[in-house]
Amino acid sequence: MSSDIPVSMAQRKRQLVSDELSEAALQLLALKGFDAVTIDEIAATAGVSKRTFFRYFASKEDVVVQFLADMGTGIRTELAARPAEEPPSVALRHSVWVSMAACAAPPGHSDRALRVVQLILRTPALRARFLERQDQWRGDLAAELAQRLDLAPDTALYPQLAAGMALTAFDAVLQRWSGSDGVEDPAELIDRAFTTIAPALDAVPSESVGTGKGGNEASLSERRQPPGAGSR
Amino acid sequence: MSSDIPVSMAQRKRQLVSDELSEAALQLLALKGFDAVTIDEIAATAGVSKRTFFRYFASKEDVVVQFLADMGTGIRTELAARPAEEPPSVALRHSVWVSMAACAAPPGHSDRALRVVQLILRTPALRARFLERQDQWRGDLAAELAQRLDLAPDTALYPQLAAGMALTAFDAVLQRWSGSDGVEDPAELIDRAFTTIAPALDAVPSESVGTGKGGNEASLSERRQPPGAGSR
DNA sequence: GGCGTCTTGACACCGAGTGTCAATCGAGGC
DNA sequence: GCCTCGATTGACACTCGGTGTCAAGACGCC
Repeated sequence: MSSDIPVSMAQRKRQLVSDELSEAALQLLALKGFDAVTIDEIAATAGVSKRTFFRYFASKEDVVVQFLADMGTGIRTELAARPAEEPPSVALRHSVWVSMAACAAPPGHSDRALRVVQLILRTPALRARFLERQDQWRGDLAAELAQRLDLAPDTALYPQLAAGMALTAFDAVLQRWSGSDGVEDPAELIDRAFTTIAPALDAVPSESVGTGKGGNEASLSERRQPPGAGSR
Repeated sequence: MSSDIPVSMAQRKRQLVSDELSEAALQLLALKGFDAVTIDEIAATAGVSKRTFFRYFASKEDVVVQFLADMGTGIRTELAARPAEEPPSVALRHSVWVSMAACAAPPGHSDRALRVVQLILRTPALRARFLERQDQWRGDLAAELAQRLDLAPDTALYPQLAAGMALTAFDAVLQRWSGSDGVEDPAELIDRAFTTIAPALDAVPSESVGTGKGGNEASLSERRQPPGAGSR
């Protein structure tokens, strides 16, 4: 559940404690439910003190959400690696797909990922923290997109929208995947989702960083007095 | 900061306490920062006990987020009221626009809304709760869309995607609006945002509730082995 | 005036999260 | 081998968010 070989021997122990902690947490949380497990319990199971728990994880939710946290930076770096000529829809779909596969695939039991995702999605507190993370990802992705397309990050709406749409797709796929107990194929789901949102992703506005603003307002700005508004 | 006339006289007092509470909370939170204010403090300022605070609001974040909470149901009911022939992009844009205007407009000081939004967006804990609310809105909106388009709510990706895109647009607009200190015109921002996402919103899939599934997969499902994946 | 309902404050309680400090352990330097 | 320095840890105390409980007061009804 970790990653690379820690170079030093001293901090291998650290890695070990961390693993022990998440192992215990995941076990207990999945078994007894989120609220029914105290941090003292998790720490005791892992053989450390409560105080030590907080030296490794910022909160009870963090232990679980951590598992998917790398995916955010994964998507971004993957996007940065895509060729510049690639249309956003393709680059984004690929980035999401690769990161998701990298998370769900790693050697051995891929159903561990499924279990974690299901736990997150059906536990309000965990889902909330997950949304928080996603929100950060969105900002990162938007920045990356802005740079990629040479748009002013704070002037153009497009990067935020595109990042949001990509993550919306990601979220919908995740939900469907977890809801089907992993039966449905993530690859196909991602494809379908991105096929839907692609028309919007590839309609990149012309407002570049140089020119102040494009002329794409065929809009129909209502006249401040909506038809049947009224109440509340 | 409330809405209609409470029919009974007995519960007018209740409304009063609620107002007093949110008033005190908003004042203090905006002044001293979210973490620097305790609930005891808020309650004391409002002249009630801490226990009473929790009889009116579920959490410290709730007092603030409550202000935007009605917007969710507002968007949904507004959407339900739109004519069925209207394409999703138009119906959604309108629903979002009306609800947003209803929130930011109400008689008198509209900058109160601005202040609240800014507080929420720049306070992580508040933003988190706000995202949580939005997540609920998304589910509601998706359900409404599925019904509206006669799609199977759990089979089709489209409703979730469309709802997500609409809220993404909403969020981007909110962010820009608050970032510009209310200078930018929400109506115009919404128009621009929805102009971008409209192509995706109006590409409604053909998979109706009756027919099992449409034939719209021109997709290009990668072959399980992405180009340059490998590490994290 | 008596009675049921609703609201409140006081109190005790739990758990998350943090600051502090002394003890411990491992890695060199001598 | 010993000593010292730094990192890690456990124990303790503390704050604060949030909840359950209960007795007391306010209000409406008969």
